Amino acid sequence: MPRRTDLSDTYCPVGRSAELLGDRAVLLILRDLFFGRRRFEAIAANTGLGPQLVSARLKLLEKEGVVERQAYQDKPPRHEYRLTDKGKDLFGVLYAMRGWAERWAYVDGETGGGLAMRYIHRACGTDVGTAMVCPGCGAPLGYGDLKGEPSPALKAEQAARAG
Amino acid sequence: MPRRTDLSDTYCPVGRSAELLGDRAVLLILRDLFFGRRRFEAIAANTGLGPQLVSARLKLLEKEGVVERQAYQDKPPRHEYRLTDKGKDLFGVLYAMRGWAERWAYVDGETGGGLAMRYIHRACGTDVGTAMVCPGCGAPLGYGDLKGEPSPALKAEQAARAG
DNA sequence: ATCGTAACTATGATAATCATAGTGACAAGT
DNA sequence: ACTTGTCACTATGATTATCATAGTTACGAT
Repeated sequence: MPRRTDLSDTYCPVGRSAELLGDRAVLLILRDLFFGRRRFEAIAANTGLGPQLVSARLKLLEKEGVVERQAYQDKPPRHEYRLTDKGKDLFGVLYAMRGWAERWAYVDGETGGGLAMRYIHRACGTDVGTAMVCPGCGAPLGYGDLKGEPSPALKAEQAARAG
Repeated sequence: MPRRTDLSDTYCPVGRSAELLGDRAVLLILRDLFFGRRRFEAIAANTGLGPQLVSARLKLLEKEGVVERQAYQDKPPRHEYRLTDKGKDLFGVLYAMRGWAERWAYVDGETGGGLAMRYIHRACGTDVGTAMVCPGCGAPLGYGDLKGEPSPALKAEQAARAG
């Protein structure tokens, strides 16, 4: 593709993360990293992506500070990829993607009745299901339940784009 | 690009949503839709995407049942695009992307001290910040706080890929 | 009759992706 | 010693998505 426009020059937080996350390969690699896969070949095999794509994305992710490359042996040199704190914090995004897919991307009893992936909160034992709740009152949160207030800078930017 | 491998033949919910969401243009258009923009030109102008890209993605989104096209006048024919329930339910994903970017994608006081985008829960008045909490106990949720349990079908699929 | 607007489609250059094959370093097996 | 195997990639060439720009259709307003 031609040089794509840079999204990082926006004040919009969704635009900023879309620059990195709006990419199939990145999402798939991240998923594997969260699943605990750390080795190049394991990631390539599970995602089905070609080695040069995996290589390019891993380099990008490293540049962005989302993964770090660590040697686990010297002869021959072998390294593994791990999520940094910034990378681990992307969990919420993958979690939300999973939630949406669980609710909409499967037909009837395709998964055998339950969810494709269950998550239990270790601390309290709750099966968190696919819900997103308000940190204040605990009620489910959806589009329309929240009132968004863009910062002045973001508001100005959008007004400028509208011409 | 060459025909990309189809991701919808996986039991992994992240893979299924990555098929649609792993695309910069889709993410940007979705953001605009959530911001209330419904007209073709408004979306093209704000996202900075070319008209044929917007057109192609809107068609895709419609095919996926995420947006619907509705006429708002007849002479000349004009239509607008709206999120369906399936589309509105993607809010959680964009919300999570925003949260991550707010925490990691801005330098010091780039936004003037606060968040680029504040969200208030209409029902209880809470400023939800960028947190994700457990629906059971209300504690913050991050990677490591949850124990994941893949369904048998997903587990089998991953074992097969590992060879 | 011309101008403007909305929602696109057409065209051609550029660049990202895919599949397949190949490389370099080493370890283990025969 | 020689072949086979594993890991982490890089190289190559075909295909196709994306971009920028221009053009189209339908209509309303001046």
